[in-house]
Amino acid sequence: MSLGSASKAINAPAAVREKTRVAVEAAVRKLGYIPDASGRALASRQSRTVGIILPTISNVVYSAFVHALHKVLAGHGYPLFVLAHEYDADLEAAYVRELIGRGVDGLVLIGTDHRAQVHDLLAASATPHIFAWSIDEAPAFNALGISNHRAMEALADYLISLGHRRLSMITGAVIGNERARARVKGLEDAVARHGASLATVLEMPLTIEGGRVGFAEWLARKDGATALVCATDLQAAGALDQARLAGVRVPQDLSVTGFDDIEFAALLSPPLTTIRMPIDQLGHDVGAALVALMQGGAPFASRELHTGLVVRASTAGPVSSPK
Amino acid sequence: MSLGSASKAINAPAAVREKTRVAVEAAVRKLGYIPDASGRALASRQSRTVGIILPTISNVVYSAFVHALHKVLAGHGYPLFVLAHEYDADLEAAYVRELIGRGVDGLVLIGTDHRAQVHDLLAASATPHIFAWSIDEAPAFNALGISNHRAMEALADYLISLGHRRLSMITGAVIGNERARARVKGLEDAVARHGASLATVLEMPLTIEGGRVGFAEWLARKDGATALVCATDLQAAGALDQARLAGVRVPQDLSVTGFDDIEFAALLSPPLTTIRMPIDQLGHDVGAALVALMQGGAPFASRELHTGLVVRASTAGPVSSPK
DNA sequence: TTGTAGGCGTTATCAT
DNA sequence: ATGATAACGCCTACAA
Repeated sequence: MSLGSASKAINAPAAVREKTRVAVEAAVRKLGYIPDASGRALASRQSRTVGIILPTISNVVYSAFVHALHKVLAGHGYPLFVLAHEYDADLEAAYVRELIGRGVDGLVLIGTDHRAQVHDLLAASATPHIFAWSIDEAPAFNALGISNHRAMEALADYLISLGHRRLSMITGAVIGNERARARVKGLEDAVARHGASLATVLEMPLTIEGGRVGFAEWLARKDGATALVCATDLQAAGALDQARLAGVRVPQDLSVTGFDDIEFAALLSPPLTTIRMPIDQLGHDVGAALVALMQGGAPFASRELHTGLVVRASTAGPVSSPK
Repeated sequence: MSLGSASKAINAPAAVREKTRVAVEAAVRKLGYIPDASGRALASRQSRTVGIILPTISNVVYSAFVHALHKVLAGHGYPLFVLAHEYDADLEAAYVRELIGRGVDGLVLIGTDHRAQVHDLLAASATPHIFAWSIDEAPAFNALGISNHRAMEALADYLISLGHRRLSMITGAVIGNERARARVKGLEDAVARHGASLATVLEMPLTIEGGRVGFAEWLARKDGATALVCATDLQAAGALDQARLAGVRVPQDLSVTGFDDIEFAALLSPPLTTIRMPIDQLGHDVGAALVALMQGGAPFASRELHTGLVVRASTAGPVSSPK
């Protein structure tokens, strides 16, 4: 029996006589043969693989997304390779290169703000790809996500409707991150629209610790704000903890909000008022859209998914001004 | 100029004349050339890549580990490909196959309990690999982690020293998971040693929701336990939340414990008594050991890392028996 | 249905 | 220091 027949027996068992198929299967088992993906990819020009490049794997909101995405992709026989660049735009570009060089059939990127080189690489290689998460500053095609701007406006509207007139914010670094930018902008716009004021905007790491440090710094400024808006639930969790340590009562002395509605948001004390990211739906839709693209579908018009305001106990009307 | 020279200019810039190097660099930039990893892997027999296969990406304790591991591997120029099998042993084996087929230079697996096929694959391909997390039921070589058994004994000793005589446990599925097994066994052994008793052991998913359901079921049994030991912080978080809903006061009516000491453990209410996993150290050590292996080092004797008991407010002596 | 042969993009060997 | 050439393992025509 020839090499070619063996190849066929493995990849198209139907196009081969039962006898040779069985023979090949036996040999495979006996020899512990594992097809070499490199040879296969080289010859067939495809890898049956999709990659996703995350800002970080340490924020559960991203790992929850990977989880949801994984489910639909695995159903189509695509293993999902995960890479994290830790908010380093150059590293992200390097990873895009790496993955394209590896011949991934599809690629998922988070957000819409990437190095120009990333777009060049994607275009030159014609790799099917999706920009997931955000439609702020989105290209006309292949972006699937929420409007961070609108979501934050809705949150601000709510706080202002409670009677807050002076707000402050802890955000993440805005360069290279349109989500952070749009959240700040949404808050600014809502505040301006209502004639309220934005006292302080602090840039901190998008982590629990970042929220802790941000809260401490905000407190030291005594800026008179009665509500503290955080760019993520992680930061809000840190801020809440630091508030407790500092003796600032939430929500009596200060309202605190997050963004994402991670599972832990409801378990904090007090439970966190936040914006719900439709993570499962996003994972599902991105997976489906990517599969369509990989099967030769045309680029799709950028599509918006909707968020919701989740009111819990970390917000209330202002009564006394905080320390 | 020949193809061979171009290859050298890219991979060993020092072994080539400055002039040709510059020429190649210019051409690379001009053409937007990306080396094809398949061809490269095929010819060189190595991929400069390492893979890690996780039980799940949804438990922060694993993503924190990936984060730590990533840091040391990236420093050596190895991108880390992450796969998650969601506690499906067959899928894990398939992924091992997949990664070996892809020619990863190194592989990290979680825990020591894997399909026999996994060990065969690893041996046949001579892929450098490490079993991270646990030394329970560990092979003599290449395992690096904690003793779940001893850690749980220490926790149980502590609870019993508080005066608890009747304990119950929520664990994860124990088949295919030596960590869950060792944690149950550690509790059983400590209880037996002190002449205390283990009222109920419930197998639940290793998630927040699993903890919620487990708590509800435990409560319905009215088994008289005064302390509820959970196999992970995630389960404990769910149990705590469900206790609050059910009006069971922690720690007055019931002590609750976790395992892992994830960042959120300190932010729950009440803050969780738990076992600290030395995640950063584990990530660092596993990374260093794997690099050594990939550079041709000999297999290393399995090594134990140490855990610590973290006492917070979710535990206290038994006063009244719970509802 | 099966065998044969060429080539995928890269590196490695060996002369030059 | 460079150029030619033979692999690497697999797939895919195409011929038998």
